[in-house]
Amino acid sequence: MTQDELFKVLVAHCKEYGFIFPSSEIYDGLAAVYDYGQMGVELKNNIKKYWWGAMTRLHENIVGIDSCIFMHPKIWEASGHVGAFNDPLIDNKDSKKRYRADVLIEDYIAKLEEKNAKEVEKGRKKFGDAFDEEKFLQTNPNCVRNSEKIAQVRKRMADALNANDLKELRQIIIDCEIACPISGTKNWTEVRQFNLMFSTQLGSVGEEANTIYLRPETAQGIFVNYLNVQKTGRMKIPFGIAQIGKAFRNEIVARQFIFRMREFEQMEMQFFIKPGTELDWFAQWKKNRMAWHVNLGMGAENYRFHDHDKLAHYANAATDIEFNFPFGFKELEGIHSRTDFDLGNHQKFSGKKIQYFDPESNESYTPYVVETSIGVDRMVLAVLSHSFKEETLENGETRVVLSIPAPLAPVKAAVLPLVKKDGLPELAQKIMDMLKFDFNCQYDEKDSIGKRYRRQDAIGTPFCITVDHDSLEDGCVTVRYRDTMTQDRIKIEDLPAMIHREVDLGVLLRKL
RNA sequence: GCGGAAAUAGCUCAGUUGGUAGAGCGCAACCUUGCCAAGGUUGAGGUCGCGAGUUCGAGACUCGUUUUCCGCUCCA
Repeated sequence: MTQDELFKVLVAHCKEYGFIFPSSEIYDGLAAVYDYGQMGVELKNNIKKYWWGAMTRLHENIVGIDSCIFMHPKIWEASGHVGAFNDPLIDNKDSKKRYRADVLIEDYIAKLEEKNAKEVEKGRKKFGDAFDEEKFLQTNPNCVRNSEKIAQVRKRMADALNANDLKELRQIIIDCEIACPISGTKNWTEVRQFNLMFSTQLGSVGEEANTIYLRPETAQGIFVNYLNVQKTGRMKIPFGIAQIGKAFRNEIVARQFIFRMREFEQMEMQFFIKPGTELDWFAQWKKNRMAWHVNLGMGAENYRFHDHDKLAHYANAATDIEFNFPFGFKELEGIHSRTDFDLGNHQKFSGKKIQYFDPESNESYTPYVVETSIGVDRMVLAVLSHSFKEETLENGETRVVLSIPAPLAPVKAAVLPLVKKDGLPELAQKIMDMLKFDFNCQYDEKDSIGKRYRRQDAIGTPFCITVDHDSLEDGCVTVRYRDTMTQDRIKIEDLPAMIHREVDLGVLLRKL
């Protein structure tokens, strides 16, 4: 089976066994929105608990918050999202290709600059050591013409972007006779704006001032609460604030199942540090976050760093932790050195002083930030796609198993009476009553024992506890393991300790 | 958003040149069995994605539309 087919089978499996459903399915669905079912929500919650524990419990200097999706609209101006999230797009009618209008113009400017560079190169050869580049650029007629054109187009574009004048942007493309790199024609559509932030109205409808956005990232909720947490928690730098929550992005194309959704969940931690130490902390958090992933036992070879060459508007260093998904290595988590971009801008836009007085150095400064940001849904997909296996057994039969790391498994144990009579269901119920306070367990007495084992394999239950006739006599049960399909005979009273050892999140955290 | 393909039971699919909607698996109840997807009996479940049109008659033909998949495009 190819990776492509495997992915399709996995998507079907997720629906069939109650992990992930397409949203609003009885109304034909809603594109790129998915709901978590009875199994999926357990897996997702366990992932969040693992992250929350690793962040807030293992680090005395990291605390959590839960900020709202609605925030003051100015926040998105300060964060740069109002600018950066509004891409002007234009299509070439012949090649059917879509471009960002500003990128097309930038490319045009780059070509002019390249021409000038060639002229300079020629001049350098001609004049040798006596060559003065600055003077050459100012006197060579070709260069002067190009430089003037560059300056003029730059200014027009900057003005158009500032004024959000889409017609002018198109006019620049036409005036510069920019052609589509694919079709070579200048047959362009209108420039349209694609706002990546969802907006809605707060209060009475119709007034522009009441437009608010659904947050496109959870990080800003942390930045605007920096002073609250630092003061009330008496936090000393370096310290971190962690948050798990929903974010919304109106992606042009949202595809690949839950990998890119319009509504998704993030686990973000902003670590506030002294300026100048950011690259050390950046390296530290790269190491720390990779260890968190590898600790799950899904294979270190399935992760890799991908350092960014092109940095976002706020970052001075950035890397992705990529996971080996069925569709290739793709971003799972981002680690960014955000400098003082966010706190600095909030200071500017809000007029509130956001400074930290460092008692050690007796100086005040705006803290720098190193961020770790992971998509919960991508993490769910990573776990599911890595765990999903179709095995061929020795007897030639196949089984579908989700070998989910036991601490993340939705159901920890299934309690199964071998037969539905002779008092076995009653004893099984007693075992359920003993375990249910600590573990999510399932009771199942329907169908043959083999079939019940397979059903539990399909949802990734690590342990099946089978009650047989001997159990009534010796107080022992058969424990059947998901991954090896082997069995052990275990005393009923030893079950909780045995399960704890394998599935407890604390056990996982202790290994970090 | 563009191009291509697809949509029939929970799942996988069949359905002849247009003529009363089917199978296997699954699901539910009962009987039988008892450690890796057993057998039997009975039953539930579909206005064939949706909306028009052609026709005496449409699951099938035409148009529109929605959703999904593939390829572009976009991706802090």
